[in-house]
Amino acid sequence: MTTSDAPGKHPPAIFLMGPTASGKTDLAIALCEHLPCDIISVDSALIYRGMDIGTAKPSAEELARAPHRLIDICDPSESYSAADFRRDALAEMKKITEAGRIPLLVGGTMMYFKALLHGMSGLPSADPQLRARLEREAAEKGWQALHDELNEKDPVAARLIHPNNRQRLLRALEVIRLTGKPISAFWQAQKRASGGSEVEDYTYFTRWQADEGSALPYTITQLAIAPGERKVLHERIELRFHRMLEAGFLDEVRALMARGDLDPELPSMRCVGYRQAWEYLAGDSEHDEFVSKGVAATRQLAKRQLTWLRKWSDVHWLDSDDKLVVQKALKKLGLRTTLKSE
RNA sequence: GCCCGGAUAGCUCAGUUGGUAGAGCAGGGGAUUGAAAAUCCCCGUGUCGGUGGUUCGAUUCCGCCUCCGGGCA
Repeated sequence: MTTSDAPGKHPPAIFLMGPTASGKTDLAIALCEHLPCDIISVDSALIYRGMDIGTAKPSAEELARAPHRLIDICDPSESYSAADFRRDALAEMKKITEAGRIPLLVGGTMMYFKALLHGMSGLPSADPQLRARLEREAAEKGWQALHDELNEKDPVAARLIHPNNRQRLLRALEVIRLTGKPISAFWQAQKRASGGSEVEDYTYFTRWQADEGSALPYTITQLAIAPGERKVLHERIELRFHRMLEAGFLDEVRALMARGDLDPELPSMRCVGYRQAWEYLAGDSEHDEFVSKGVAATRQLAKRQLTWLRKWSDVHWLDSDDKLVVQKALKKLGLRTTLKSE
């Protein structure tokens, strides 16, 4: 493969990643004012219409200045997936490039960035009916029985999926029933084809996948933004949560509940903040408890995002509190621009 | 002022028939292939409020003190 070895042949694209509340949106909008780029949101919560305050969606005014693609593309009753994202993002990137502009992918959903960067195996899509049936089986026979079944049919996957991880266990069994093939076969299909040994763990798998050049046909520059200290990030998160409350977050959730067709098990209603707000509005927690749980859930999200980012390759790091962050970002992008002196 | 409870991990609390302690939450680390703001895994030494006493040994029993509840005056 030569595609990934010849970056000069590919058009440019920018990734701007970072934990929640790190200042991605502000930086992205500033970059748009200096560069010919168009923003694509990489965020599994911003896709939902009617979920604006709790997701910290850019304001109407911000969106007017810098339009974001892939926000408000789903109803909260719908599900979306990393594969859907990859398809949609590639299509948007193509349009932007054809218009002679640069795609600027901004967000904190690291799984989506990974799917875009490395591609995904040819696995089947989710099958809600099958999942419901598997859940019923688990209720009857116990979850251990399902893991035992996986161990029998796909020992490699069984070794990598903890018995308590019902979500992944269900997915692995779903793939077997849908295709008759073990999910690990998809993971390592290419590896076997090239005469390699078995997949030992996810990390190894990720490595070969990147090596195979299923990479994006773009020359990517990757930026990550976060405060230098965790404590500062925590403060920003708490402050922002209180601002959301002042901005009417609970009214937003009340309106969603009032529709009557949503439930707390939906991916949209499991989003950070919404889950805790639903619990409170349903009368299952006190207001103080709701606030502290919501803030804590946001901190935990940020921690998981940082876990992805810490091991991410080829990232240029920026500090959220750096006054010159825009200039530094532009410099790292290797693009000389005329900056208005301030 | 008196009586009764409390005082143990950042928080809420359990416990030790006297041999210096453990859960949940929070926090930290990690994993991550169609739900990913999801899901899951790993990580718990803290003058057991202070101070005297009994004891080989006290966080545990006793006295006094401090603070916080509640009650009686």
